[in-house]
Amino acid sequence: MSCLARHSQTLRARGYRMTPQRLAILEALHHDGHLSPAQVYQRVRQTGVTEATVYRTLEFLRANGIVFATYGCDGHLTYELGGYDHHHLVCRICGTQVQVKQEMLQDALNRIEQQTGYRMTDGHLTLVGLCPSCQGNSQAQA
Amino acid sequence: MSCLARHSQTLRARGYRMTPQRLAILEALHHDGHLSPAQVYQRVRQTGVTEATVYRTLEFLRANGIVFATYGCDGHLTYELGGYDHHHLVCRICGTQVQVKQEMLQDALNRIEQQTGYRMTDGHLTLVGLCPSCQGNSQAQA
DNA sequence: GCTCTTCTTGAGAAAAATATCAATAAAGAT
DNA sequence: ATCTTTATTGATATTTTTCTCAAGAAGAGC
Ligand SMILES: [Mn+2]
Ligand SMILES: [Mn+2]
Ligand SMILES: [Zn+2]
Ligand SMILES: [Zn+2]
Repeated sequence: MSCLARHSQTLRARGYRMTPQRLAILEALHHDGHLSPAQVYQRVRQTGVTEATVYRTLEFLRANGIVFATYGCDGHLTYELGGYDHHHLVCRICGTQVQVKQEMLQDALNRIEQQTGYRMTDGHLTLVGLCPSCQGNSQAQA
Repeated sequence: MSCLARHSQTLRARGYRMTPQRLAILEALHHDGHLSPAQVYQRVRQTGVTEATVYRTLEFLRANGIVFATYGCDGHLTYELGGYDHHHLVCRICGTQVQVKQEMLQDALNRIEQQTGYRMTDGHLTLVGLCPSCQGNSQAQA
């Protein structure tokens, strides 16, 4: 079954619907990866989707576990389709990002699950640190 | 040396200044812990500090490592004074938070440092998961 | 003291994000 | 098919956050 068909099923099982607007937004994310709400709107406005609907839909899809939200460089949200395990490591100063493989965190997340009772299966965490080129920056030390 | 005196020194060493506005905002955070920008403004407006200045100053203090920023589940920022090592684990559905001790992540962060070259000394990461009471929620499964 | 430079702020404009509400569309029941 | 209920959207209003810019304040150098 295709990715989008599966998402439709997921929504319907919860009493929600896969609408043309939601489909257009999912396809934009499928095609282009990490996008801000404004960038999503640019790609779907031709289909008549409203700006407010873009915000609403992205939040809706995020709360339903279908898309992931990441706070990027500038402190703004970006969205991407879920489905593969990776995490983000973003520099506190300049915002440069690298990906972190799931294996790197697996043991720690298991321990956290045991101790807190939370389930850490969502993936796609956003970690903050200092990238190599910003470590000499005067703002690096608190 | 007091906490605030040390922060003043830190800023001055970088060519910045400890102003009455910054002091008022730091004192609000010192007194009340995790606060949103709006909550900070409520506590300092009597001193004449502008709303725009609150946003500016919080971002300034964050970039200088003096305060920490946490994204809650509602996607809104909250700020708190830095200085002790802990992380946040927030539920994707309901936003309930628990703290995670530094030890739980130490090994993983060391590995990430080695592999990426990033420095993970900032502490105060925000992890996302599903709290026990939301694990039965229909929105829990993607 | 004065001059020069940089930092900082408030005021206001602008942009981004959210909330309200009535109209529409879909699904379910009879 | 008709009726009923709920979900969804666009339009609009509102709130939140960011930006611009000129004025004011602090520090460095003289
Ligand atoms: Mn990602
Ligand atoms: Mn904290
Ligand atoms: Zn950097
Ligand atoms: Zn929860």
